[in-house]
Amino acid sequence: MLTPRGQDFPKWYQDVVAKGELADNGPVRGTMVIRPYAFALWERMQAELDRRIKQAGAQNAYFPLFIPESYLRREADHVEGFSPELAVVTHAGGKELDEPVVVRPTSETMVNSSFAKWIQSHRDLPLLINQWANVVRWELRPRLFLRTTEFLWQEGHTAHATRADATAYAERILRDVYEDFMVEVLAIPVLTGPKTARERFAGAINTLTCEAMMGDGKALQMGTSHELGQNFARAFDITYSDEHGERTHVWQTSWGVSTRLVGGLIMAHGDDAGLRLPPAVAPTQVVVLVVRDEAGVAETAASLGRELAGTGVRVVVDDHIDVGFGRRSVDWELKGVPVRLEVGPRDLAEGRVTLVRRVDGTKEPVTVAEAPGRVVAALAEAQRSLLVEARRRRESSTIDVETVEDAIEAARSGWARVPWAVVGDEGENHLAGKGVTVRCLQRADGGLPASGDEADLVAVVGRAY
RNA sequence: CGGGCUGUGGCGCAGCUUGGUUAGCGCGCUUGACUGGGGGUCAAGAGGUCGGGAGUUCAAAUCUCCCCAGCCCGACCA
Repeated sequence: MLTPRGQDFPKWYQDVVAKGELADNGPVRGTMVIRPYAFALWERMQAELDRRIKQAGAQNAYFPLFIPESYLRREADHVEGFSPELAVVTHAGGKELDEPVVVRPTSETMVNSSFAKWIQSHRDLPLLINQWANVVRWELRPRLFLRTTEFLWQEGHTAHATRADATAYAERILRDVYEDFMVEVLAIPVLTGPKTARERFAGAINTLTCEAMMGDGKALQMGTSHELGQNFARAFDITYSDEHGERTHVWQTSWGVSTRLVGGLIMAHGDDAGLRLPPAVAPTQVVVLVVRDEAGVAETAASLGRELAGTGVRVVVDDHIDVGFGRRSVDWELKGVPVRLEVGPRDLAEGRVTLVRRVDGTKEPVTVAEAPGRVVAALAEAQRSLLVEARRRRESSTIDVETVEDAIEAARSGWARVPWAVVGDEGENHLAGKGVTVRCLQRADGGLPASGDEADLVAVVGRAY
């Protein structure tokens, strides 16, 4: 199951991709074109994320795709961080542009040029904006879903009156939106904490991250929430008049998660037979599979389908009996549908159908009457057990070490927790030379430190996608 | 930009080191029968100027040179 093979994706991932079920075959160099099934996954994620984002008080808006090059130059770290991966438009409208525009790699500069005009008074704060958009980063090495040239994401941009407000909001997004979503919906446990200065977002004063372990023991950064301090506020002159009439620069955050989550979901839960989807994100939660249409099988299946749909379950009735049963089972398995109800004449003669769970592959006969209730229970169980399994795997693949060398050794198959004091900038460079990075910093008890400068922090290190 | 690899029916590959009948295999496809509770079985078929060019040779998928195309690994990263 998900044996690490160098940088290779698991075999089934390749198979799924090759079948065209999830996406175009590789990101090549161009755009990420999400095929229907993967997009359905993204839509489910969007719905769950959007709800949480709005609960956190942010409202959706949309900003332009093209950013004047000069905007990016205003924040020194930001432009330095993104320059190598920008797609720049030099010609438009049939002529060469006086000033090139870049295709947004992220929208801090665009949004903040607006914030500067919008924000006047302390009464305008906090300003909490979220954008669902596509962005482009000309990465040297694309990886399907995990790092595509073009990707879809949500990016939040906020402005606050005080540093404390901004800090609190960045943490709120990390916890109440991202961690909650990843754990409760995706069933993927995540470590949270600040990045080291080396790994920090270009232009941020602090980058908080959600780090998940994939099936092969490697790490994936699932989402980030940045404190931007006053860096952009100064660069774009975003000020407000406080209660005393003083002009003050705002304090800001930005935060985002992307279609990388689709890849993370696949890599975290998938097994050799394909995807295993937590019911909360599964576009199809239950498939009622007609084995053969004899003795009222199709009618029973349709009726079960209606009953389940009536209770709010996302259900599909598969009555394509012209396709062999084995082939259809395998297809649904590959797609990770959490629960299948197999309806066939043999069982039905005894008033039963077969309930199959994707997570552990178990099959169990249930009566037609009790089937809907059992399905709902099985869905809840699937959601729970995927999380438990992922958490157990992460815990058994994470060890405490005391030296950088031991950390490198441990990172061959999982993560290591090592005192940040024994790593430091030098140790971090040494790790990087071995392909190992500090994923995040934590307090010894796993808590979120106020900053990376706090004493007695623990660095969680591993290899990353 | 460095390092490595591959081009052979629709798809995935073997054959090449050591040149030799008619270039094989799996999947897919066509036809028929039997099947149908996990990608079925049996039988019969269709489908290839071996990436392109030049050369060596009695003889080239195989050896030599040139060209073209694609992929993988490293640096970058949501």
